[in-house]
Amino acid sequence: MEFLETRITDIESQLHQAGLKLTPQRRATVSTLLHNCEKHLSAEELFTLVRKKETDIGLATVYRTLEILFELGIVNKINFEDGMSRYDLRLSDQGHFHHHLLCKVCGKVQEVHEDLLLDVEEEVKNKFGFEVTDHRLIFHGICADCLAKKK
Amino acid sequence: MEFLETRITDIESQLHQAGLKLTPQRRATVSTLLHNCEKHLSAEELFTLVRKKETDIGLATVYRTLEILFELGIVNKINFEDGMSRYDLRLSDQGHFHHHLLCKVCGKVQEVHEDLLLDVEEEVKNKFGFEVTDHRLIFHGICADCLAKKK
DNA sequence: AGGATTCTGAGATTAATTTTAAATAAAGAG
DNA sequence: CTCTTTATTTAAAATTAATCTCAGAATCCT
Ligand SMILES: [Zn+2]
Ligand SMILES: [Zn+2]
Ligand SMILES: [Zn+2]
Ligand SMILES: [Zn+2]
Repeated sequence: MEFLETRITDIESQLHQAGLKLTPQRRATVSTLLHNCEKHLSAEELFTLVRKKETDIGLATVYRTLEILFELGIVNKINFEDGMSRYDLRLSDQGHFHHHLLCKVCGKVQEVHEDLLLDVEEEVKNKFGFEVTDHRLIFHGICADCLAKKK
Repeated sequence: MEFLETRITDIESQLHQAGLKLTPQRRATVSTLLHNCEKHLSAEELFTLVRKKETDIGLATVYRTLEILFELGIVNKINFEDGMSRYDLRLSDQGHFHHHLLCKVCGKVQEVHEDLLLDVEEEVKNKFGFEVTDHRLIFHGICADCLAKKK
């Protein structure tokens, strides 16, 4: 769990550069997010988790913290069309957003970290003159587990 | 404007197959959507447009109609992370969702109708055993117009 | 006509998110 | 170490998109 602290210190300096502080509440929020980075938590879900460690925090603060982290490009805000935004840490070395596989049978969300879109972005640039800086890609379908069960 | 009527008749029979009716309110909603198919209207925006033609319609009906059309696969529901769902007609011959280019300078949304992801889906199938049935792809970046102005 | 079914508008309701206002904590200057 | 400023917090209120309720209207079937 060494690198988690490193990551938090990292985020702290990003906040400082923007004239913001890493308060205990924000630290708890970021830490909880780091410990659950593959879960795509909603603000409320994150809130209940954070509360277990840092009881002195309100839901609005979690929302505000997430908004700040989003503005700074530290977290991603994803919408799986289930009625609320979900949050996801952007890996520091990744320029691009990772992709998601959303199983319509069991609801599981799987991550794809390979950037599969470089060719496609090249094509978009050539055909439309559009300069891509980021992307959102969600595949809907049936995951390996559910396919296996089906048979 | 010939083909629009054809399309509406088309949709009417799809509704009938599902035991539903194309009421005047639904007709007005569909028609307005057809006339603004490239605009990615929200439910409220669509409602105010529909109201100009068919004054006897409520917001709930527009929401209900959009939900039905979505269930039948006639419209797409897209989330551009601006706080509400936007709706989009699915072209009858397209199995897959089309893609969008979202300019972060002027906010314009451009459509890409080529399916650029066939190879990528193949890779997802091979690597993860995930069977893709549909996808959502949004490119964020700067459109050709805004790039030109910048210089 | 009469009865079942589907639809509708208006307003009430829900749930996610944002804002407000007053209190608190931290940072900087002298 | 005070005074001052600025950033942050909480809890409650407000906002907003979306859904639900329900009594009345339209449509369909016989
Ligand atoms: Zn599954
Ligand atoms: Zn993710
Ligand atoms: Zn579109
Ligand atoms: Zn632009």
